Amino acid sequence: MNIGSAARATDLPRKTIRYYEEIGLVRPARADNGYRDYCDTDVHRLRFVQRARSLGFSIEECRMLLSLYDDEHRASADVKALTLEKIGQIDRKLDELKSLRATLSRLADTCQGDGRPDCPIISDLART
Amino acid sequence: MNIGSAARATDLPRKTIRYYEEIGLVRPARADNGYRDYCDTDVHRLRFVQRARSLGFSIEECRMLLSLYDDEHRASADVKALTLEKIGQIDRKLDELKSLRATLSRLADTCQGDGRPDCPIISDLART
DNA sequence: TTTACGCCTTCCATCGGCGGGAAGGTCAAG
DNA sequence: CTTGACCTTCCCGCCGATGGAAGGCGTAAA
Repeated sequence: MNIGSAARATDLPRKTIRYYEEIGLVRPARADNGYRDYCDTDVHRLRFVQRARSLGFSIEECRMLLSLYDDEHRASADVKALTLEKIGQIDRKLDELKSLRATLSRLADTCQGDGRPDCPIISDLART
Repeated sequence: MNIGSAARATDLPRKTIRYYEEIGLVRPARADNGYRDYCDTDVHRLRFVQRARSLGFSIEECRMLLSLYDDEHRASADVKALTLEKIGQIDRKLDELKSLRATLSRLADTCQGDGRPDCPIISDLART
């Protein structure tokens, strides 16, 4: 299976698939003409990565998940730990964003938003 | 004022300050020896940018805020619009993260997290 | 005077996670 | 034989810095 078909089968751009090979995430065989040749397992792993990425796992985390996937003797606790760590990261990011939103919202509320130049948002940014 | 002092005064790394000059955000004068020479206004603008960045504004948005800051005839509505747009972006990001969190959380809940290899998280990622 | 040290300069490379596009090889259909 | 779709490698760009090398400048002490 050529890279184009693999791209259609996994819903990943060709560029991304090549990149994943470059960083050693999913390494296809090569046909005699030099074309990448994706077997079912490769496609399966690409889809695995695609899903993990869409869930917010970084490339390195995907690499770990893949190796856990490959490891028949893995402990499900290891996968769960990775997932819980990810949830923790998301929670921290959520807190940060909520705090930012509150600050911006407070600033926006105090601003008339009319044609006059007086603006508490700018004043706040420019405070000494 | 040399870049080191400006860095201390603004709580920005020297590298970042040089970067801001490179992209034309804050352009200091130069002393005879070629050293960057930051006046009070420059330092003030750097702090302005530092605050705007910490509120989640992009570099380009900071550039706009600076030009609004410089414009004595600005309309506060323009600043407010930028801020509201930023709040909208944050809301979209919040929704996305909440959704991700729910998915991961659901997966983690179904996983025993013990020493056995059976793992619904992996199974879900590997589903055909 | 020399040495040491800290600050400054420019330039180049790197990160993540790709995307765009050039230049050229390969393959199947008409 | 040509067309057009596919494939290859290669290099550059994005954002927002950050790290490091190589070398100049400034001051103080030995």
